[in-house]
Amino acid sequence: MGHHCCSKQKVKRGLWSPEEDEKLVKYIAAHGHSCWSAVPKHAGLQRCGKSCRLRWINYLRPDLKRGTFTEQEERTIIDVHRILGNRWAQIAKHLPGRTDNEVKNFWNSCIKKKLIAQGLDPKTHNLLPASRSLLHGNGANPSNPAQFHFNGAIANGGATTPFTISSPTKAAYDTVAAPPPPEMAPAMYDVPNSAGMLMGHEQSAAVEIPGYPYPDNGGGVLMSFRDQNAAGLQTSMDFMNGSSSSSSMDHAAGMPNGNGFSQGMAAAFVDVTAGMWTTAVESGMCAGIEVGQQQQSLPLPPQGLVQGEVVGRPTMLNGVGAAADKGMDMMDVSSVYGGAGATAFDLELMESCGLFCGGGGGAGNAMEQLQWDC
DNA sequence: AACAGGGGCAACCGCTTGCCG
DNA sequence: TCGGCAAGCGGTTGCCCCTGT
Repeated sequence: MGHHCCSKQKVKRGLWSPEEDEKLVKYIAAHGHSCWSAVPKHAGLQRCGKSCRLRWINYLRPDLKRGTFTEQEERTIIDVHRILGNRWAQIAKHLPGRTDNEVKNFWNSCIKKKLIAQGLDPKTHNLLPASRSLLHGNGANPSNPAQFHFNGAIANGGATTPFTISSPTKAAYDTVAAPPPPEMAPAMYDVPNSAGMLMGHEQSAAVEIPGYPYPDNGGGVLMSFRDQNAAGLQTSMDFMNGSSSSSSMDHAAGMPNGNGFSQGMAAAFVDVTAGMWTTAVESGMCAGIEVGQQQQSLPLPPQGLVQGEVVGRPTMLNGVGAAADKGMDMMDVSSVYGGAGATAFDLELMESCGLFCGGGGGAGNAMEQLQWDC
């Protein structure tokens, strides 16, 4: 079935030959394309006008940029798509030299999968229901050996404040294609304390599980935490970290809440690429996170892990004592996918903060921090 | 070396939109 | 206001190439 515009004539379909390309280019260079339906006739092509137009726009236009998409372009696509949806032509306008078709193909073949791998709905950029249910505990299994509970003295039964970390990892990516067995709950770090602060790190309580390899993409960390202390002060931070320059913080107040979780610590959790764990440890900022005895027996992460994985472990393992002293009352750490998959605390805050939807605030939005390994 | 499967990409299809008489 | 036409646009298809077995 041909186009209605060319049903009257016999037209060629399929791939364009170099000769056809040459004819079209020459014609348009000489005469332009004021009327596409007239182009094939005048150019001596056995094609319909629509096909000529498509060929010109998507392939022959001299201002087209060929080749793979840059990381910057990729980020732009994601950001604009989050706002505009599948309006490829509009998105392409933000990418000089790129066509809507090219953007669309790139989205479908690459970006879409990556977002899914991160538990994000490519259509809405929000969390997928599966991730949501997992993160809210449906998938948690107390018998899971990869799940740990760290209980300390509860100083006061304060409110729980959600805190979320999500890591774009290869394991998470793989999980999409091959859903994990139900006993493998997502990594959940629920740390209710008096200050309503929760914290964690994807490798801090991880057990390597065969079939769920550790990430190899740089171990980006998505992190959000809100601090609700008794005085009503609120501290929020969010990070979508894939590089050392990609953290943002929003502190409405300091942290005089006695919970022992300082900015430096938060940063240390996050900016692993820059080795801030080391910095934080050396400066004493992150001393004192007690995670319980069970963790002492955890296997060390495999050698050669990429940034964002191992860095946090020493402190988490070796930190002495101060958690309970400072209100780190109870920590329920569930590690899923061997801690290599998405690690999260609470999705509601993430969503309320708009972290997945462009509300990251600070210098650049959260999505911009996604790092891809494509 | 041969084959199968998957991914990427170019092109097509059909609906929508805008313009003009 | 309506109808016809062309262009714009997004979804889908199918081919080709690469990779793994």
